[in-house]
Amino acid sequence: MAPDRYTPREIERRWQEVWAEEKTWEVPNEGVDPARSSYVLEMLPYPSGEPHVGHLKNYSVGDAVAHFRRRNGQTVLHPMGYDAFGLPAENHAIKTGEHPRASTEKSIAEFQRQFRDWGISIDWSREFATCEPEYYRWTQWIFLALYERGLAYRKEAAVNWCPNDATVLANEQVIDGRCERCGHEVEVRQLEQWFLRITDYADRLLDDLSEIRWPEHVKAMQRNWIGRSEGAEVAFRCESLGVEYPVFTTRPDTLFGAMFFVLAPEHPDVEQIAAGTGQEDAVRAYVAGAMAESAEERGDVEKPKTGVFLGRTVTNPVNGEELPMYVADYVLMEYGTGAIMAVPGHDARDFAFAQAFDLPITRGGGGGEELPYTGDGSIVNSHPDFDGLQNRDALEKIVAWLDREGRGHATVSYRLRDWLISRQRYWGCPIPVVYCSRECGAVPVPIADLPVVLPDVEDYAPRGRAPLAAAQDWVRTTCPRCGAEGRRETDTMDTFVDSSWYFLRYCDARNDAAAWDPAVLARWMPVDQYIGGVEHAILHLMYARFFCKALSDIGLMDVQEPFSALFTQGMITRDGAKMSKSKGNVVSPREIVERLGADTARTYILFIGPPDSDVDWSDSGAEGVHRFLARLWRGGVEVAALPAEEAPITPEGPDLVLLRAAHRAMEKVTGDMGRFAFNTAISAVMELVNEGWRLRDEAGPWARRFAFAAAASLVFPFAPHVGAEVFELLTGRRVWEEEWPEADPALLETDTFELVCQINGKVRDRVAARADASREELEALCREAPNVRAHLGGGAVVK
RNA sequence: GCGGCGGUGGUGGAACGGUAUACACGAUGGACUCAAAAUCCAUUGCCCGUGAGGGCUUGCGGGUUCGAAUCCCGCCCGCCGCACCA
Repeated sequence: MAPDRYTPREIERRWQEVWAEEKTWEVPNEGVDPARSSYVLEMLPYPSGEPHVGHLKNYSVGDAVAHFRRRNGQTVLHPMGYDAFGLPAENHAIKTGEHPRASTEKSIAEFQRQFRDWGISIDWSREFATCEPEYYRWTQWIFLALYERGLAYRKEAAVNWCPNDATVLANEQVIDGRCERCGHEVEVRQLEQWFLRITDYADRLLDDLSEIRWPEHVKAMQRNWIGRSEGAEVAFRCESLGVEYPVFTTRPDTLFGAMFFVLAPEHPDVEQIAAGTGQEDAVRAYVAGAMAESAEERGDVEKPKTGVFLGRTVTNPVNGEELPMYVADYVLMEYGTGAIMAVPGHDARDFAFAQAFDLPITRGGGGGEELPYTGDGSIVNSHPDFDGLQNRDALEKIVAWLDREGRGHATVSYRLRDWLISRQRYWGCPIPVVYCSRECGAVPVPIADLPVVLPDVEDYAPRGRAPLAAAQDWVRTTCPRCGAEGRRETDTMDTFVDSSWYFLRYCDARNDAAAWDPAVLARWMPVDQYIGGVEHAILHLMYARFFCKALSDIGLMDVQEPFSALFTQGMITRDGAKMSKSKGNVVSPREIVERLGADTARTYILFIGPPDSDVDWSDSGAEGVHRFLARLWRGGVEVAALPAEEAPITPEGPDLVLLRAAHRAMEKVTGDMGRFAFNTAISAVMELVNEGWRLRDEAGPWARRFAFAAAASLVFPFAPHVGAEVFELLTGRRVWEEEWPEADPALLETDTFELVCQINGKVRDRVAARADASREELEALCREAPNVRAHLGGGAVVK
């Protein structure tokens, strides 16, 4: 009856139907024991076109984890959704006129279909897309909660602007100073925008990294991004204007070495400072030139230093020296105060500027002959109170002195900026705010009126203003506060806002009275294992952490860190290069699944190498895995045809060899699962199947049945269909209802082993020895080995 | 420049103080076949040797150890993130 050929398509369809009909992977919110529950989550996909191999890898990893935890007695929440607002769908709409909703829905249907074809164990009852009003209603609600707390605010700021696409771009869409979409150089524009106050959380985002099990390189990137610097703010007074200009410095110990003073071209006071000095024209020309520079030019470290004298001086508060003021584009308005004290003796950039402008350079301490010296050392050329001190000690004393004199104080500066969430785009979540035509200003939409539904428009292309502005009937409304005429905010939110809380919604996805019930949330959160690509190391993962902290502060939940453990998967390349349509080296998961089956595709992708490293796809490698699964299946079918046999009381001979091989595999796979070593776990199952195959004529039916059932059970997290099929053939039971197999320690030992004889670390011979032999017996055995005798001069230490 | 990661056969990789190269791919030879596919068997780190056997080998140079791919020090090379951040 059984076909003699492994036919994954039939096997896979059969099990998928069982899982769909029985809703096998759905978990209830009631009766969940938090101690025995586990939230396993892969980053939600952005539905565009159809899934690629990166998705296949992501969900293969996550599914292996989910299955392993279930079979170890955990109730596993493993949901799925779609990050469905975003630019690609909108670009597609601009090009074709097809509504982003239509193309997104099509793509979602394709993702759903393929996830089912892959046999991923998803709780479909919690599925949603972030572009549905039932979801973004709560995104708006969260925005209002943040607004109420002062964590969302509006201000004018410099933003990235692409003149070609006539739109603002997110930071992440600016690659090396150029627009990701059209390659045009990005300009900076001043616009009024909505921000979220993530900088309030800089220290907590930094400190709490120590509490989560994340890869070191991701933590390092986040630390880097937050960029905390301890230092001091010091006030430099311009006597001729009677104005104080504070600077931030991490090296107040070098204050005595300050030789000049520099402001950023964007500094609001620059023109005013130059006024009446004769430098006005030169300054105006320089500032205009600096503003016209692209981000790419401006950021070039190699570029020679430029600047213009401002015609005035400031007083160095520590020694009363007058320092000339300059405007120069190497000073950034966004960091610190937009002004610096320049210490050419101990800062490479100030040194380069001083050289270009022929300014004096003095030594403040430390180092050899060569300047600039940026290391530590003892202070010279300062004040008698500080000279001779180690600079780190002097630093504290100088800051204390500044503080007493009211000239400065210790402070901390961050690289992290507040999160700009306004987007002049159509396909996103509307910002629920109305601008009153009278006195009320920006007024939040009342919660009862949510959602503010995204209206349809005809023209999606940005023309220097948000496409939503064209929906005039929608824009025109009344002020919720005073009833006067009002206009809706026409910008939409950054899609990273949508994905900053989706993992919370999964916990209580069908709740239409609230974003979530805090009691239900507490049963699942935090996510026990999060899995995704390293490309989200900063943005998404930082925003989600910020959201949890802010929402917990507001009292809406009580979880400081959303993702207790993180696993970042590596990329799959082809011929050593990133897959791309233009290179023509794209591997289509659909094609692989159709040709070789989902089990092969999933198992191969995990077998190819450690899942956190980048690996190269090879078709012949995938075929090798297919051969392995086919052999498992054929072996299972063969054994299933044999009469069932009682387990022998004491297995021996080939039966014992096979039994031990099975227990060794259980031991190895179990250990590997916990550390994401799926590649070696799979190779351990391969060894077991090879052994079963090798001994198919020698071992008895019972041992063979045991070995193949064990292999099916162990391979199930990677290849669920063939695992379930073979296990059922051999045992009549459903493998996912079985506990994870546990190795019997007694069967991991053998009674003889190969004793390796080393002399001075070199292997000289191998002899068979009994496991229970004494140390003396082993040493004697070694001494007798022919090769040992040949090499042994004096006494040897034998293990 | 700062931070992180890595360098092992023809290839992907395994081992992470104790038999280096598991598992797989590829290659070569063979079986089955009219033939092919599929399947199966054998060999496969490099060098010397007909052979038994010997020597060498984890980017380079040192060190610790009875023993180092693994630990320590110094280099070289590659990848990733950040970067005129004061």
